[in-house]
Amino acid sequence: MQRPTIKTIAQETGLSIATVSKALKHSPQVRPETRAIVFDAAERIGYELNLHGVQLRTGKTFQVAAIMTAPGPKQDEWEGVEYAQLLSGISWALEESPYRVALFAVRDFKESLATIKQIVSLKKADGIIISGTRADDPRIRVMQEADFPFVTYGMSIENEPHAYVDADNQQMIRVSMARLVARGHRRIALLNPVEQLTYGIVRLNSYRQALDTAGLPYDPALVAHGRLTPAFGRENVIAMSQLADPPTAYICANEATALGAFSGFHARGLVHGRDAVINATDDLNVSQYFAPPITTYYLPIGEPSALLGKFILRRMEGEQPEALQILLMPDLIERCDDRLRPER
Amino acid sequence: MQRPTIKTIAQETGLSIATVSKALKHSPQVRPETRAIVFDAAERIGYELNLHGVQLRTGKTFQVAAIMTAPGPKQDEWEGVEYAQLLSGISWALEESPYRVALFAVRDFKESLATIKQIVSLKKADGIIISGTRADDPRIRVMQEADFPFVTYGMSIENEPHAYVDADNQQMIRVSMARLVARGHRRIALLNPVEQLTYGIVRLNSYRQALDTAGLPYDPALVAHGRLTPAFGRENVIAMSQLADPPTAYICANEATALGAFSGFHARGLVHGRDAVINATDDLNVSQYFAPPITTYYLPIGEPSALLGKFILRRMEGEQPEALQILLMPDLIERCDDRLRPER
DNA sequence: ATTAACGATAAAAACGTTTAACTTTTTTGT
DNA sequence: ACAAAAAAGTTAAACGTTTTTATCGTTAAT
Repeated sequence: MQRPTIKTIAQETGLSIATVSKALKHSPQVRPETRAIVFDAAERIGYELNLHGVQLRTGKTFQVAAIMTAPGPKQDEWEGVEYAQLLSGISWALEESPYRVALFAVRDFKESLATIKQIVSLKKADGIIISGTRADDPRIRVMQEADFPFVTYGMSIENEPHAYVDADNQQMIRVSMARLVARGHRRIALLNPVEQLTYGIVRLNSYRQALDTAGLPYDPALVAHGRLTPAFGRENVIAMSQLADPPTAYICANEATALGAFSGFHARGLVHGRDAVINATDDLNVSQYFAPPITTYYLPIGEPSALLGKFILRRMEGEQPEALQILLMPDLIERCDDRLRPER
Repeated sequence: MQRPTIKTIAQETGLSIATVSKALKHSPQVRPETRAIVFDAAERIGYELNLHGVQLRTGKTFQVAAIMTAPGPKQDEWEGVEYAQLLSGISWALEESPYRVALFAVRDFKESLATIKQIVSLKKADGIIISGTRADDPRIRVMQEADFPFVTYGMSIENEPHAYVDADNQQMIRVSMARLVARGHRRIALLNPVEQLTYGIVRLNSYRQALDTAGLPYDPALVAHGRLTPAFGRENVIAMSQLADPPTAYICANEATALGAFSGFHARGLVHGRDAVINATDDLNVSQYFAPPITTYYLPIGEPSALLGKFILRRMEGEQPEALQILLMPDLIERCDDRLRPER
């Protein structure tokens, strides 16, 4: 038994394949009664659209390219990004559609740009999802110039409006800082991602603004940029805690960094809650298992990832990007008072 | 300017498209000189194979389905699996080939079986990679019966021989146990994955054998099975440490569990190295940042993932599965002496 | 009553490739 | 030098769909 095609339906119903094709895609050119007959037959014989035929004829690929930047196998330091959840979320959002997630792993930014250019020019996918956006992101420009549907996880600043999903970093840092200041902290460190990333810039700006509001001076020695690995957290805590006027609070951009920060505490003999505290943005829902648990902003990754999937579908259907922009506000989870208690 | 096709090459060279097609795929039916002419022309006009044509004609999809089991968005407890690295590794291994990784996210085992059945019967991919294998895995049977190429990350026990990549859990536990026994431990806990998983069974068997060898009794109270989350580690440490004769060492199946075990230590006021120690299998290269760092077995994920990619390619080319089986031995990284020091 | 317009369906071509079947050219053996 | 065999190349059909163009009734307009 061969897999049934529209030809089978045509034979079955006595119609031509052209009419069957049109009926199946709800063309107004075919009478409702005829359409019903076609759908009946299709149902009965278990017809399923063969994507290969459509692909050849129309050039559609039914692929959504997810560009994933993972450092090469040689430097596999954990960066605490829950790609599994992110990708699953996207994949589930596409479940009802004929689209699938095609993975494009790249080593670095340059390679991601090259990959995107290739996808766009050779039409290897119908839509693209990228993350790790920069303030002025050339990848976004490439896709916009080609009028190629895409959604970014993370905003950009200088680019033309485009579809994006992001956490509200501005707000997050503002509230975080106000909370720490209210609890008596005057020296607050910011452990930020590499400088080019939009969310790093947003966080830094918000941080400086919060200092201003609180009437505190900005000290560049309390801000670090880097790949958000445990090593990064550890090294910065070790360095900053040796300043003449060391920080009493560390705001970490993710949990991998926070874990490293704890390791730095351990190395320097610092006690969390006595000498300083750590706050973080929570990707993994894992900070509650730190010893002690720390205060975090938690955004269940399922939310943004489902939105990425929905947005790319709507974008591929031609919806305007301006309608597909959202900032999600993570929940503050206070696991710690975060006031310093000099002696315990 | 249209994208060049074999027709373009045919015009360019004065040959027929059939000859061009054969030349491009190194058919013995075409003279080497002719082939050279074809390749020259192809190069010159920048020809690239259009997969859609091939797909329609041959039914090939050029997709390698990666089945990823991620719990639904509602229960997103971190299980410390570095899917990003795993998927990237596979993706990179396929880079030179026309194949791409297509992601199929599923919520649980049942869904993964259904998805695989669908992929096999509707030929939605040319090869499949799965993980989380069970001792007698129905998914493996489905694929074998259909003679569908696949590779598993993780062995099976009852199934017919198939291509797999796995860590040598047997050996790992054997050495681990011998080492802990040599350091004076008599009560050793095993924090194991859910019971159905092959590697859980292998680890348990190896554990019991090691106890035998050391002349120690097997105590079921020291073995736990469950999803390898921090919560799992924490709860079991809390419970086991309250036994009349509590364990002095905990062997965790991954780092998420180990992190949770630390949280359990914290909750119970236990000190690592004084009351008990934690050993783990290291997925993330992150145990060095625990406070204190712990002894682990570390298998850089790049290795197995690259092998998965290579194996599926060779399997799709028709190579026999028996030749595509490998057990990788992780490196022991001793970050701790792991002898108990009663008072510090 | 004739024709124009319209609605519904059919015919046919096209997307780019592979491959079975066929034809032409070259090589081999005598 | 010739036929037979082998090698190299061509023709044509096919994969499943969409879409442009053509055809056929039917209805409306003159």
